[in-house]
Amino acid sequence: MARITMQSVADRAGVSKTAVSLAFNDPGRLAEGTVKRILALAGELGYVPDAAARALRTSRTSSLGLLLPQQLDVVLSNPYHTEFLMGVGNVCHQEGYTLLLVPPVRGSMLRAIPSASVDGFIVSGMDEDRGEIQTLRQREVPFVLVDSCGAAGAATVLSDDATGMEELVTHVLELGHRRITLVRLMAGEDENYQYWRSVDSARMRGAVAALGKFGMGVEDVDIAEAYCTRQSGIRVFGEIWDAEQRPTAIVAFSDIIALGILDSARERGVRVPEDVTVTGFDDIAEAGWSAPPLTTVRQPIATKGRLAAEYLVESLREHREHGVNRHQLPVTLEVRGSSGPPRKNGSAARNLKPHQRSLAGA
Amino acid sequence: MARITMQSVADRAGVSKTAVSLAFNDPGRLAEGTVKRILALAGELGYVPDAAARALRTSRTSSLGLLLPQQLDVVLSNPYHTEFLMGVGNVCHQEGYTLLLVPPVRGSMLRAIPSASVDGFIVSGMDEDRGEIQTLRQREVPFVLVDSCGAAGAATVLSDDATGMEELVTHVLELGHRRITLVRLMAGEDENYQYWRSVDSARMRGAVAALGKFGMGVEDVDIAEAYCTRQSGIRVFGEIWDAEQRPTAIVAFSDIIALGILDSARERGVRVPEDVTVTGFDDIAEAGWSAPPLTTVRQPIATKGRLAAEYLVESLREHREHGVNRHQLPVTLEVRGSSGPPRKNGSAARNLKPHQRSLAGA
DNA sequence: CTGAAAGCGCTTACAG
DNA sequence: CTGAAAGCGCTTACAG
Repeated sequence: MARITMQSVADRAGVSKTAVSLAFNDPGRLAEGTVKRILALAGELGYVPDAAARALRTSRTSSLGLLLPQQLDVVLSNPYHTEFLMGVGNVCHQEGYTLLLVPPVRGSMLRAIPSASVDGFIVSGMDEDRGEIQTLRQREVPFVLVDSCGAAGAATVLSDDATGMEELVTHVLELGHRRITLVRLMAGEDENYQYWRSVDSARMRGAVAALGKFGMGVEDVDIAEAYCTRQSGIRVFGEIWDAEQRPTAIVAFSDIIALGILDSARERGVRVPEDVTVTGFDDIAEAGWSAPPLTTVRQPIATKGRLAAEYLVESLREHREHGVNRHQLPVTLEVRGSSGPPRKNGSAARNLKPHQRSLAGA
Repeated sequence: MARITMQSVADRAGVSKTAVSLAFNDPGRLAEGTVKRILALAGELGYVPDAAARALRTSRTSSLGLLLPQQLDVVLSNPYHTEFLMGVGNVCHQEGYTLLLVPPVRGSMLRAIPSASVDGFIVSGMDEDRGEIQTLRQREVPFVLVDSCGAAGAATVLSDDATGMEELVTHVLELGHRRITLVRLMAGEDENYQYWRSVDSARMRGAVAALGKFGMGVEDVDIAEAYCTRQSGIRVFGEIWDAEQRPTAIVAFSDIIALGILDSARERGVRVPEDVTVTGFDDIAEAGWSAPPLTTVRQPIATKGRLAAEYLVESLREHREHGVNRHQLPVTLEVRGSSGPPRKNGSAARNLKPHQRSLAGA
């Protein structure tokens, strides 16, 4: 049985293709009876307008693309993204869009990705110098950047990462910790696959600012790196704990990494927070239940998704460039069950320096 | 600046559209220099072949559709689906497909949904009599059914729900419970939005089978209903607990409902399992951490996603109908911290009936 | 109220 | 090794 097209419906109904098209898209312009007859026949034949043809003709697809920095199962293993997706999905539902998930395609990233058939893209965690984004711009495909500080004329949604991390590190320093390991976000193995670079540097900036207030610098802390996965958190704790100098506090740049660190600590019989304090960033749901619960920085993840999608939909509708429009969302410090450094040779309070009072407001 | 098409690249390169197309799709047929020149120019201009046009011409999109029974944020609030998505995403990555998420569109479900531009569909939790599926079949769009017992000639991936529930209810009965409330899956408000009906009835069948072995029937238990959401679990516990006759065991047909029940019980100061035993189904990750951990039936959720996607991809590749091909995955009972009914007037063991030995093998 | 015709941007035999 | 031409299935002025 041949593919059933608009022409076949038209033939059977004894009308033109135009009439069939109109029956679907602008029924008011047809006699009521004609519309009914066509629609009934179409239903009977199981006819549905071909999406590709319609998209080619109208250059509208009714779907939004989400450009992801890693393959889907890796991305989804971080609850951060699930929550983000929920925000995006909420808007998609309201506005009647489907959502195309576009992870990096093996090999032909630059070519394959931006060719997806969507009305616009939400770009997650990628810096603007990536080829995909430049292609998007050249093709004039509307897009909005999330978790990336877009430079020139790109709409952007991100959290105030610097302030969040500054508050958190300040908190850790106030607790008396002076041996601190920062676990930064690893940017991806491949030079073309870099992601979360700007988030990482914003958080780093915040950490350095906090250190500065205590008369410390980046040279006074240890730096480790991990991918944004639980597994990588497990690995990095091993490295940290097997090193010569153990920290009294580990400041992970992401909750999922912190949770991996917690897993590994439990496994090795290291007590948290008695032996070492661990903090995260994001405040994913599990940060509240984990044992022990995680001190972290809360960012409104679903809101981020919602905002990005709304923004994209709006610029699709208005069909105009929004220019440099940056939404920066507020964050809050969530203090949960952290403690000062283990007390050996006198109280931790001894380590506190005088300028610790000049803190950033919460 | 005008949209940049294949023609503009051809003009600039001084070749025909054919050559440009070939450079992308079959470079071997062109002189090496020509290919290089074209590709370089294309890169410079930011040219990317238009996806819609290509799809129309080749009737290939390189994306898979996932037909969802509820709006995206509702779906994703159940970790079951996240895990399922990870399985699907894994295959998408391997095979180079993007994934289009297609929740029900407001209003025009039947028309809008199956028109999405994809090579095939994974259909989650919908029964075959739904209009979308009939349309898929009529249009001869390849699809595979998940969590639904497809009747005639549809590929299907599901778990052995009946056996799982039978084992679980048997376990609950063996513990001595006789006042049991089953919380079935609510099928959706709208007549056209029914979902998880066959999963629900398979689980119900299993429960009835278990009851039968103890000389009981469906009339000997209470039946409640909840949507597959945490919120709905919270609500249903309220109803159950406020009723005249309280059960000693609540058998929820899904973990997410059971977790909601646990939330509500905690809120009301009802102790689990001392005051009431609660069980789930699925074994989502949180079932292992929850307080108390949930006795449940483990089904291989990610595997289900992987299998469904592999299956679809294969039938796309081979371009043939697979006929009635049903994968039924095994399940296992996960016993975690459940207990017998509260002991009043003598030991719970008294309630056990003699035929309790004739249990289904694990 | 309805239809003939052009054209969206590609791919692909086919001819040279 | 390269190009002219047809056509995928729609939508949309335009004409009647």
